[in-house]
Amino acid sequence: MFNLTKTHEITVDTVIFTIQKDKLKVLLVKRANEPFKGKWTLPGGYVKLSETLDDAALRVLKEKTNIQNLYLEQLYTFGNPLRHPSARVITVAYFALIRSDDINLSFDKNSEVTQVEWHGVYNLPPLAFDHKEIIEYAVKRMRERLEFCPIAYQLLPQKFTLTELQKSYELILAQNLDKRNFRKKFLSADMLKELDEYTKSGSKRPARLYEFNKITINSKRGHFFS
Amino acid sequence: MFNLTKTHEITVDTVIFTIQKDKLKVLLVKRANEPFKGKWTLPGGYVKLSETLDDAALRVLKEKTNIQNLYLEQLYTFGNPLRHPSARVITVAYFALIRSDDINLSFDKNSEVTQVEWHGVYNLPPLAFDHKEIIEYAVKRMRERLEFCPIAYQLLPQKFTLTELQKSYELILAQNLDKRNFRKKFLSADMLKELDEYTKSGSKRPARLYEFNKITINSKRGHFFS
DNA sequence: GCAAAAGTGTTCAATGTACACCCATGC
DNA sequence: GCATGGGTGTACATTGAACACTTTTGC
Repeated sequence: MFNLTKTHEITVDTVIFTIQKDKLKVLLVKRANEPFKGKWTLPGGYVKLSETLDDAALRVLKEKTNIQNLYLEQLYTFGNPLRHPSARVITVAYFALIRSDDINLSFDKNSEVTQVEWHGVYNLPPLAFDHKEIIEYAVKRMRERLEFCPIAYQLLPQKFTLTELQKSYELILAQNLDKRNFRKKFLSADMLKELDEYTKSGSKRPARLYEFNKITINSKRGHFFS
Repeated sequence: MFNLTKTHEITVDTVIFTIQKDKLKVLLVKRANEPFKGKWTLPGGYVKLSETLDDAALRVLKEKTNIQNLYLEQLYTFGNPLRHPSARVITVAYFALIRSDDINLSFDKNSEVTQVEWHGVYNLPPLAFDHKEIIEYAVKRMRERLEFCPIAYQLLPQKFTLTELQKSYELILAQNLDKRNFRKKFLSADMLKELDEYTKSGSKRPARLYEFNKITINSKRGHFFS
């Protein structure tokens, strides 16, 4: 099937959040080519004819940042005809939260990227295209999701303390939470398994470690910290 | 810019709900052409290069069903490579609720449609492509939205009774609600304006009429009937 | 012994839920 | 006068929000 007219192009873009040094961060790559050469953008790329959108998002993320094995949730499709300066590019945006330890950021040779880096969400550099808008939308959606299901578990190691969990909520929601209410809510929600292990004192009193109950991670209904 | 290879095609599909004869219904059109000639599908069509996705959805809906002047909310983008039998077609789905009175369904001559009709959501005919899945997803999303904001107002005339409002909630959620709790919740939510008008007796006791307070329609937070 | 983070309960307000009878009208 | 749908209030349980002190450890 030949197509001799100008056509739509379809890309996927990924908004990957993490927490580093007590800051909420998002992963950006620096463009190697025009348009917007040298500008920061979200990791993204063209969808192949034979792959699903989800697969495209995973592949592109792997090529441009070396991140893999994660759950990407579809966020929104941005299709303003003017969002790309020279072509009609419609992009399906995805988002995810991950732990940034034990990840080695890197990129394939042909990935049109010259740099990969975490940037504070509240302190973004100038971004190409409409990627600032996409990130803001992703932050909004992440907060909404957090009220219903404990997606913050994706940010934490398997075993974590309640203080670490609370900290991740506070950074995402950009507000402080009451320690006693936070713990009461989580402990009564039956989502955590209390372990008989403790942090090996980074000085100060050791804290008890918990794990998420895998079964309840995605099935939990009800509000969390509106 | 010429493109000599097979390409992605981009469509929009719209899932339009209404209530008719105490049933939740969705609008379907019958296809005039292959593939799936003669099958029912959602009203949908190709996105033009110069229009936004939202505009494309509005235009296509107008062409294929004559419905206009409504708010379409983006639902999800479906991009499985096998969802269309002969091409790679990615579709951005939209949904809306409308009142079906005072609408004259019809379609443009070149709209590739031979029929437009409301169908019960729980009693769908065989559908082309993955449109059954899209409708199911739209129903799920509509229910989630209803818990937060009173989108049912789009189904009702400007002036309505509390019983009509409750009925629309019950049909969307597919469950019965307590009359006193329903009324208490809505009246205390400060979303309705109580009018000094009553239904002119379709027999039985006249019912008071209400209007939505325009200001609060989309700003209201909090759960509605989980 | 003191600095630092961990851990712990109660009270009050608001919201959700269950539930049954009287009212106004048309016929 | 009776059948039909309209309209109303209370008691109880659950949830959310505010709030301060004791415990354990490393140094």
